[in-house]
Amino acid sequence: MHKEHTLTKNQQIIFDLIDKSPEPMKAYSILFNVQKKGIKAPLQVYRALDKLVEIGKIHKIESRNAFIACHNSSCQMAKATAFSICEICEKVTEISNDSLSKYLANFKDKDGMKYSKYNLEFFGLCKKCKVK
Amino acid sequence: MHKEHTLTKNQQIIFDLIDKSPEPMKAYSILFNVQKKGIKAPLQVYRALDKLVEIGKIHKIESRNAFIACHNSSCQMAKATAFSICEICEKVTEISNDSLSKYLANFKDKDGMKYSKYNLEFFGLCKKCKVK
DNA sequence: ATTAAATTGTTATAATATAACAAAATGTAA
DNA sequence: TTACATTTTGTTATATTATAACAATTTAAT
Repeated sequence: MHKEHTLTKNQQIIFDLIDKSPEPMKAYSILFNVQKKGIKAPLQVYRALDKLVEIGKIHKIESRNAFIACHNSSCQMAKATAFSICEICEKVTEISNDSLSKYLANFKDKDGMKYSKYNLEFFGLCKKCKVK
Repeated sequence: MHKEHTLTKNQQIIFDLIDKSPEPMKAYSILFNVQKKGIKAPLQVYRALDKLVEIGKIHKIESRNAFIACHNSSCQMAKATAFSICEICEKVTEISNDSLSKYLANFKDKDGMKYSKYNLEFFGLCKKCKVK
């Protein structure tokens, strides 16, 4: 269950922008888009992004240095994330699949060690791009 | 099966350095370390890194912007990679686990889509750091 | 030997991210 | 409701990561 966080002004502005975006957004693209709202410096963006990631409202797509809103209530506090990424159009979709998340959450390495957190990125062609 | 690639001079210098390193190396740390061997510019490093990643001799740890040598003959051409990362000491280990790699290679999303490639990063505490 | 392809060297610059510190807003407890 | 601590903000400067563009050299395949 998510603890509800009240977002601050900057966090809300930046979350709203990312949440509306159909694709992952990069930090400086976010900055450009919120300058008219008074957010002028990279650090203001990065601080909001850090917090939003921390509380699980957005995720960072590590291979792309870009951010998307979380639409998966089961990825508690960003501790278990999985995405599919189209290598042509760069469309990113968050995967929510019980079998996958259970498998990974319970995965033990050869020393019997379990992990508190994971991030998985699948790459391939999305439906649209496969057809072309 | 890996096609054997003959590394070029710069590629060999940079691969040897990464291969000897007990921890992932960052691009500018690599640059600093190979300057005495005549590699002077970032681009020379990045070009070698790109090629080494492409042929599967090294992997990029995306969440750390760092590179480690591959010690896993089964991760054909860097198409299927999994790592454990200690959040305290930053030790990174490549995971080679048949069950895991089979599970992920065969994973289909809800549209029945399979992926040609994946990268998985597990986070937690390594044995040493857990004890402390 | 000729030539195409890959690699290298080099300068400049783009893109991503953080340090440091002061000011303002917010939360909490008497 | 004031005092105090904490968090958030604003701001300037700078660090870190990565690529563009183009000429020169080396390598591989005829």
